[in-house]
Amino acid sequence: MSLSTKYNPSEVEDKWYEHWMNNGYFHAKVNPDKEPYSIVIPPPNVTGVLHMGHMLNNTIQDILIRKARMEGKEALWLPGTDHASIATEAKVVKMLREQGIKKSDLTREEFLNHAWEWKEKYGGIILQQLRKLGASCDWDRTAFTMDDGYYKAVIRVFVDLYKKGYIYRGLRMVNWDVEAKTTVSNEEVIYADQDEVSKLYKFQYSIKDSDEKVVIATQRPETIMGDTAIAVNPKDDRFKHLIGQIALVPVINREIPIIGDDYVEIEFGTGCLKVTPAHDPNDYEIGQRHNLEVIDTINLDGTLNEKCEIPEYVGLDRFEVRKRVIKDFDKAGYLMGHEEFTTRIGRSERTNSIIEPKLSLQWFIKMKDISRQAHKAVMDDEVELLPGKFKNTYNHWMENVRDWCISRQLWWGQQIPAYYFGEGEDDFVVAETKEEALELAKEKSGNSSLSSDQLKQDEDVLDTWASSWLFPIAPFNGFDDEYFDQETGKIIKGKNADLDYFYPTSTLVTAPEILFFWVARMIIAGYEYMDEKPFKHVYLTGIVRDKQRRKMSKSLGNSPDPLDLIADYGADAVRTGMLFSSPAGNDLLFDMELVQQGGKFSNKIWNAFRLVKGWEVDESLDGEADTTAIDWFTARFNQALAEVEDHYSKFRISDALMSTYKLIWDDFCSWYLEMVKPAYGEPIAASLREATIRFFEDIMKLLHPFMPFITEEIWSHLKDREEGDDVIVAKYPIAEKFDSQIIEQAKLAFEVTSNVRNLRSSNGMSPKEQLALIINTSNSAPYQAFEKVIMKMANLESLSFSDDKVTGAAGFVIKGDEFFVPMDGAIDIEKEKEEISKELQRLQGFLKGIMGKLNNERFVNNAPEQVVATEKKKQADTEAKINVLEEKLKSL
RNA sequence: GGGCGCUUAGCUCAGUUGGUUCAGAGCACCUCGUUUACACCGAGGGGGUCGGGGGUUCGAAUCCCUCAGCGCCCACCA
Repeated sequence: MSLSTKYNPSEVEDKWYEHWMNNGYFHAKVNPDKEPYSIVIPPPNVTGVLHMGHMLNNTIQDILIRKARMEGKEALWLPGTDHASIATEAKVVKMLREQGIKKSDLTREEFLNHAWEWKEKYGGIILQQLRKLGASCDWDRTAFTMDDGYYKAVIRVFVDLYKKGYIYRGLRMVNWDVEAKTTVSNEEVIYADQDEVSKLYKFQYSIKDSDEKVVIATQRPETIMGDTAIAVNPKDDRFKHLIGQIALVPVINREIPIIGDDYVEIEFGTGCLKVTPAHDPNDYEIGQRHNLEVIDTINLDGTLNEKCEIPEYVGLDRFEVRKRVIKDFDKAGYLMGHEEFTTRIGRSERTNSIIEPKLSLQWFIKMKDISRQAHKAVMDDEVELLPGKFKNTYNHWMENVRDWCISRQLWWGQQIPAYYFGEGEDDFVVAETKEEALELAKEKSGNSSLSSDQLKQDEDVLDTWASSWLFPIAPFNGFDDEYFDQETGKIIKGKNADLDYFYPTSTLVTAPEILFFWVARMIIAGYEYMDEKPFKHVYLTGIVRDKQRRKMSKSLGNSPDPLDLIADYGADAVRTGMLFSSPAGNDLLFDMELVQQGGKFSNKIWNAFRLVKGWEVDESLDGEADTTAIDWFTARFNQALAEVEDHYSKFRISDALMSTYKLIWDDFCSWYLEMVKPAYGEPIAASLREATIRFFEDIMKLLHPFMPFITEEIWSHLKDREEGDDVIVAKYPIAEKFDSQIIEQAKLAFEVTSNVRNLRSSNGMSPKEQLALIINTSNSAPYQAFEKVIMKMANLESLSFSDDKVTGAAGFVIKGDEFFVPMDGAIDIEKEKEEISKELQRLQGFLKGIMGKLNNERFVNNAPEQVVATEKKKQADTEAKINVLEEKLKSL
């Protein structure tokens, strides 16, 4: 068989993915004989395309899943996508606009039809892309947060939480786009890169029954007519005496209280703040604290309304009013000048109009009680965050948890199941269906002739997180009628086989940015509906950055296309490349060189395989074959395996890969294969070849979770396989006790080998030149055990032991043992003397340090015995070595 | 402003409870080598005193204080 010296991933990767799919290896189902292991994917936006962050994240998940599968667990990796209301709606609106269609010209139903059409056509590309990465997801279970069942689950949860009293309606400041007449999310408000210069105007307000005046500063004079208080800092000596008095709004002379609030910065502006709860988020908060009236003077289109009490302003745009106020109030003597002032002004991403903060009625979830158990679970390590530093952040957030605004002024999403039957603030009911709503509405209104036409469903949809927080439950149909108890508002235990088996999931792998948005809320929902955490471990990955530490982003153009990378280097190389520098929670500085390193690694393995594959076997050699290499590698493999296990148990995936990498490259390729490899053209003992194939299988198993494709390819060629004998389902090796003595002996043998090689190169000799080695030691056993290995690896013609000094030989010293390599006149005595002197100097310095400790009574008395003993051993070893070197120096 | 964290070889990072030669790894770098598995390779090598200062201790990269620099999250000035 002739195999290319280069491994070509593109030729094999698709083939194996298809093979795994055809064999149903990714599908997991309830199996009482097996331990379950499950992961739910953080569902990417349905609009998303694969980026480097996904690559990292999903590689880690795939590694965990593949390992669990090989360990004989029933491994389920549940994939899916998120409907991502804001992002998707924005994309659909943009697409329609390009076709000349305005969203405002469409009915809700028409718009949703377009959105679904778009979703069917472009949505979920990312899931296809994940296959290229090798992701072993159970595609049969692919979930979408707007699937029928999922949709119903979200609605059911809303109704349930409403019944339980967790959901309420309240006022909230939203970002209002006066042009589009819609709310925009914080993400859609854009700020100029540089601060803009604006004017801060000062106005004076009179105080009732007093000659004193207060002067306030504002950027937005047009809101003055909505003022409902003046606030000063209670610690401000200039103004604290005013607290409790009444001020008069300029021109309209409405009476407003002067209040004290810490929010006011003494140093800023004039130290007095006008409070306009209807038009500023902070003012709204102050208003809440002091029970202030809310006067909303601005219409949805940005014009002033009659509440401003100045008839000539009504109907004018707010910016027009600003000019008028400045002019008119100045004329009336209220304007006290202005100053330049830099600020940031928010504009709508869609219309570029200046965002108007506006109060509106929204739906909220009360977080305090419902989140208590989720808070505790993390604090008690019932749910473990990795790395642990995020526990603090989580704690801080949960202690100060704020109510969750779950309504969004969009159409794409789960429509809020609230139905209004009148204009009053309380004239609504909440129900899963319109029919139920009608019954409830009849009851609540006392109007039994109410018809369904008179019932109007809330226009808004729910926040996307209010659906994705159910991701560990809803895809298992947990909220279906037969599994959900409407009375208790809990999922019934023992009925839903999937949930009973796979829940709680094992590990969640996600980004720290969404620790609160998503992770915390899943924990909350888990306890609320399952009375159980949704996952045991949360592995938080870092952010993928470029070499200059910039976040990878489309706009910066510094992110490679993952699919191009896979096409160029292979998925295995990309996976390992990402992992080579990716400790949990640390940012990953992506570097093409790391992917190249992954590619080199593939090639190294491929060539090791070519070597083994090319061996001719001779059974007659079995009797005389040296088994030292086998014994050593068996021990070394088990040692490395234990190390790898330890890393996995701590979720140190990157370290697990590194240990595996070194085991394969250094131990297996550089040492083991070199030890057993026959001379060119010579056959190998059958027993040696068999052992080597076994080892190769073992390391392929170890490597499979990281590099699924190349391992499967090589696995298939190592020997004849039965149907279904694939490495993806091979039994993962279990670490066994190993002989540590042979490992120590091997280390010594390798050190001897290195020293001999070093002698050759420092004397300008070819590696081909055979040398003799004479060892002067009091304990020859370890060297004898590895005699054949040393001879082969160091390319020796002879290895012998002698107590005599050998003159005219080069040499080296290990511990107290002296090694001689006769070289005919090729040795530079002066150079050697110099080197020995240097080494002696170093050792004497080292010894001095040790003696300093040992002669220090306080050290000897206070330090643990063991520590003292090792110091003594160090002393003895060093002294022995110094002796040998000194004698050697003399003999030269 | 509030909270959290970081600073160890050129780069990215390990270093568990202070004490086995603990100052490490990978990559990069330098020297040598067309040794039939692999030049996407092999052999060998140099490099840091653990951000600065102070303290505790027989002993500190590891604990405490302090200074400097960096990063993240949250709230953001009317």
